[in-house]
Amino acid sequence: MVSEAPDWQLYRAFRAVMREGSLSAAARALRLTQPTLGRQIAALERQIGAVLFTRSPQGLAPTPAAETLLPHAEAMAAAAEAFQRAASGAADASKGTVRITASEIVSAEVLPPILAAFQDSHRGIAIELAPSNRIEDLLRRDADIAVRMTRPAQEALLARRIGAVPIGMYARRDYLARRGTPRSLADLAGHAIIGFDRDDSSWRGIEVARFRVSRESFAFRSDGDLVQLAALRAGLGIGGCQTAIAGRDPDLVPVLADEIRFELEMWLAMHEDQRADARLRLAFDHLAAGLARYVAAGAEARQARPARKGPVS
Amino acid sequence: MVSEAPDWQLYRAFRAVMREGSLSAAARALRLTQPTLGRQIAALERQIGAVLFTRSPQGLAPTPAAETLLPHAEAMAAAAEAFQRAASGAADASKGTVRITASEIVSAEVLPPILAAFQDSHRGIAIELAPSNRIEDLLRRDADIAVRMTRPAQEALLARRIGAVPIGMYARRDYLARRGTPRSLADLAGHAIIGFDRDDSSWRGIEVARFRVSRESFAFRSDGDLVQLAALRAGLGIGGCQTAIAGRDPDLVPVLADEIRFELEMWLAMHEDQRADARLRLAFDHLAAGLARYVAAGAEARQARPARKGPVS
DNA sequence: CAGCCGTCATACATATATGTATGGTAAGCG
DNA sequence: CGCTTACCATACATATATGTATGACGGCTG
Repeated sequence: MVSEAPDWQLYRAFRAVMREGSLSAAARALRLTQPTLGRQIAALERQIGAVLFTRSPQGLAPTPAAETLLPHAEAMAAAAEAFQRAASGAADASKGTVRITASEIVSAEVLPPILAAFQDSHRGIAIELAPSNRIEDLLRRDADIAVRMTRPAQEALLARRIGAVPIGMYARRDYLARRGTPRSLADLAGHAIIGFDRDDSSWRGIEVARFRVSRESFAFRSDGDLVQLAALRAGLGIGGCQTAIAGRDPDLVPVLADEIRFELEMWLAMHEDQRADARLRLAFDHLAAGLARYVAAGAEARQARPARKGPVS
Repeated sequence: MVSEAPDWQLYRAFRAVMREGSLSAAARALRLTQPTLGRQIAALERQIGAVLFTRSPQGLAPTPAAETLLPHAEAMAAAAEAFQRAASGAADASKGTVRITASEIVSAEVLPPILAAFQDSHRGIAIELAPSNRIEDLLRRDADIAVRMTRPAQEALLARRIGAVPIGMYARRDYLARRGTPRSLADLAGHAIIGFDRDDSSWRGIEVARFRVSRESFAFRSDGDLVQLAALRAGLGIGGCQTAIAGRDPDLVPVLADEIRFELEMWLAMHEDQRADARLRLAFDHLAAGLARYVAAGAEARQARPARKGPVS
């Protein structure tokens, strides 16, 4: 249990050198000098009894041992940044920074108005929004709060279920005018479908199997969710979209709304051990309320969807 | 992106003071001196612009702000320890330390022989075994490898399914001789059942609802899984047990084996970003093989279970 | 091929952090 | 109530780490 004081400063030096690739660059990044970094790396190598870098005039090349250690240094750095973030408002909950992560779609289409309202009522709190589909960044404390479309299965997380977000297929009005409106699943065969490229993670958890959806069946492929949405809005083809988002655009028309409909659960999560943080709590509750309204709007959009023959507009 | 070098050393000092409760004690723990710790804490307070402790002759009492920051410091410490662990064998994969976490039962009843074999073939590798039912400790890098009885739902983890571990109800032979052998679920009413006290986490994921199992229905209650097992072996009553473990004890007799039977999935998990670590890989594969044999043995024990009227033995 | 730029290593001066010693205060105990 | 003990704060000496300056090596480019 007694840790023999291995100088955390050395870990920071190690990470900087790994990231920057040379002592000099690392020194610049840490606002130190090259000899200092050189000594710190030497000290670390002496302490663990292994060579971490092969020196060269081009910089320091990491050995396999260094590659093994990097993840831990990164984890420390993530925690250190989280510490700073939390400390920024430790004195006063009405000041500081909150870092949020969410999917690209949610980050771009759903959160901005919600965060604007929060910003307005809490001028002192700065907001960072990191669009990402990876879940790990919350666990690694890359973010304080996460909006996710799957249930967080981690017990270390404080998770709140927001609701079910309905998804449907849509197309732009003029696309349907040109190519015709599909009346059945079979009709889709001749249409341009917008889908994923290599990364099907967004489509997991959805029973798309019965629609025999595979990479090859897409006429337009992209792993960028926002790119897919832009393609849909540009009339490039038929694609999936959250009903609440599609409902805002009068030119987007539901396609096969009765045949193809599914939902994604929306969850809000933060670290359990940050429950006591007043600032985070504030942001968490505001997000929960705002997202709940969004989900409710989506359910309405679904309910009040236009007849399949055309939009109400 | 440019972090303005907030001296990781201060975080270590902060954590030590939080844990030890005084500058002096923290100084002892870190092999530093009291004035040094005092200055470091002062520097940290100055940097974040908040008071972290209220000084007193009895020690330092943390303010709410300090409580808020502690989890982050703990996360850093966990990563630092993981760094040390990984570094211990960075030079040579045949040396170093591997830290494993598993449930109490698995730690005490299943792993020892498997780890003994590993120890025998890899003398240089020290093994730490942390019995715990919490899953978070792997995420926080409190351990390198985890054996869990639920599917790890985290994408940041490299998980391998070992197999299904059959569970059944058992009782000691002489208990049944005294109290009679239940022939139906209804018969259980008059029996002494061994179960949990306050923490029902071990029972989650099991459809016990139809057995109307609740805290009050237990005659012997304990949250210690090993205590429950000891009670079962002592003939205190009827309790659940992995078939492979019960099968070793000729005095333990299955109870209502046809009516009550369920399984738990056994999983092995480690961090994805430690995949490259040769030493961990070695331990991981050895554990996977050893546990697979254990699971296979359990399936056999289930299949070759004695008739309900009595044991084969 | 010469000049330029980047890199790391070394030597020396300096600034910084740490350790030692001491004094003051509050709590526990016989 | 006085003794002991543990705690923190301060002043001073020391050790340590850092910065500055310089040299050597290798790649790039005209």
